[in-house]
Amino acid sequence: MDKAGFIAAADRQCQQQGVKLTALRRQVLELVLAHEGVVKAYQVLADLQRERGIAAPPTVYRALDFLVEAGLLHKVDALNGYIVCSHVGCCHEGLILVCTACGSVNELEAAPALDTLRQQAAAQGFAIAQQNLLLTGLCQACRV
Amino acid sequence: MDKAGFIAAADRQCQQQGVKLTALRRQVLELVLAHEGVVKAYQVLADLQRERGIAAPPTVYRALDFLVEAGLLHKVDALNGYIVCSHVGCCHEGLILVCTACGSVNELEAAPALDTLRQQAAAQGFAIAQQNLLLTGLCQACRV
DNA sequence: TTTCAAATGTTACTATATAACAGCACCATT
DNA sequence: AATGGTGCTGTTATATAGTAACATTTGAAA
Ligand SMILES: [Zn+2]
Ligand SMILES: [Zn+2]
Ligand SMILES: [Zn+2]
Ligand SMILES: [Zn+2]
Repeated sequence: MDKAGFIAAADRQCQQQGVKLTALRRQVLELVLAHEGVVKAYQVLADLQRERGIAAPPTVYRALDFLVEAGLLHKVDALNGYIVCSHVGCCHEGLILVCTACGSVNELEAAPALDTLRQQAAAQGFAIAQQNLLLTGLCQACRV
Repeated sequence: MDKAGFIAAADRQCQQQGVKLTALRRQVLELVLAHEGVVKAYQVLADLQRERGIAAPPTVYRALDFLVEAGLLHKVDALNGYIVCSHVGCCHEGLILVCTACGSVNELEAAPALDTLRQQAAAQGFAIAQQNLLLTGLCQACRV
């Protein structure tokens, strides 16, 4: 999906959810979209400062939190970063594959695998929360 | 396994790997063992300072990195913390369940689930590396 | 228009992690 | 014993990540 298409889809999704994709939040989303792969909060902050002159960390973190909550971005804990969700519109849990060689990101549907894991964990009385699975490895281009 | 037993097993494992469990590294390991569940680097640092008078972050981070590398601890990215491996000695891929309420940790065997995930990723040309699977949720005691 | 809640601005701070270099302990070779 | 290398630890400084708390603005409902 191209950037404009993603923004449009984001608008629809926020409207559906009854939350507001404000100008600031949209600007942050656009800044994230402008990068390939994983983006860091302070990178977005720097970009935002370039566009608006001044901005503080909470401004960016609030917007990023909102976008994650709205299902438009995913947080990648292992890398302290964020990625654009490649399945906007479908309620899902992602299987996020990060190539350790080139940094590229690939997001698949993780629901089936997580169902299995939930069963296994439930047998121990543990309730797995809604979340993404982050795994590292080598993408096709880097396997050689 | 009790603490003394774990230290003994750690000694054996390091010897097998040809790496040295020095006094400092052992002390850090003992400090981690002294806690239940997830332990944070700066908590270990504070403990270490109480025992030795002075210590700086790199001292702790180096020891923790070593212990992770040696397979004695696992890093829990989502919580910026570390846990003791409950399968020392067996080469494994763990399914690590962390309770977000109480911090307790439960480590299961993840091989079956990871096999499924590997197949799914391989269909996209992605080769998932050897690793642990970290998931958060609520333990039996905290579900209520 | 008033009023309230949500969003944003602002300041200050806490928490997490690493770079870079200095000193030391140990072992192997000479 | 002296030499020199390697790996471990100490030390200082800094980089990076994230949040608390309160002030101000804004926009829609009453
Ligand atoms: Zn997604
Ligand atoms: Zn790659
Ligand atoms: Zn383990
Ligand atoms: Zn719990």
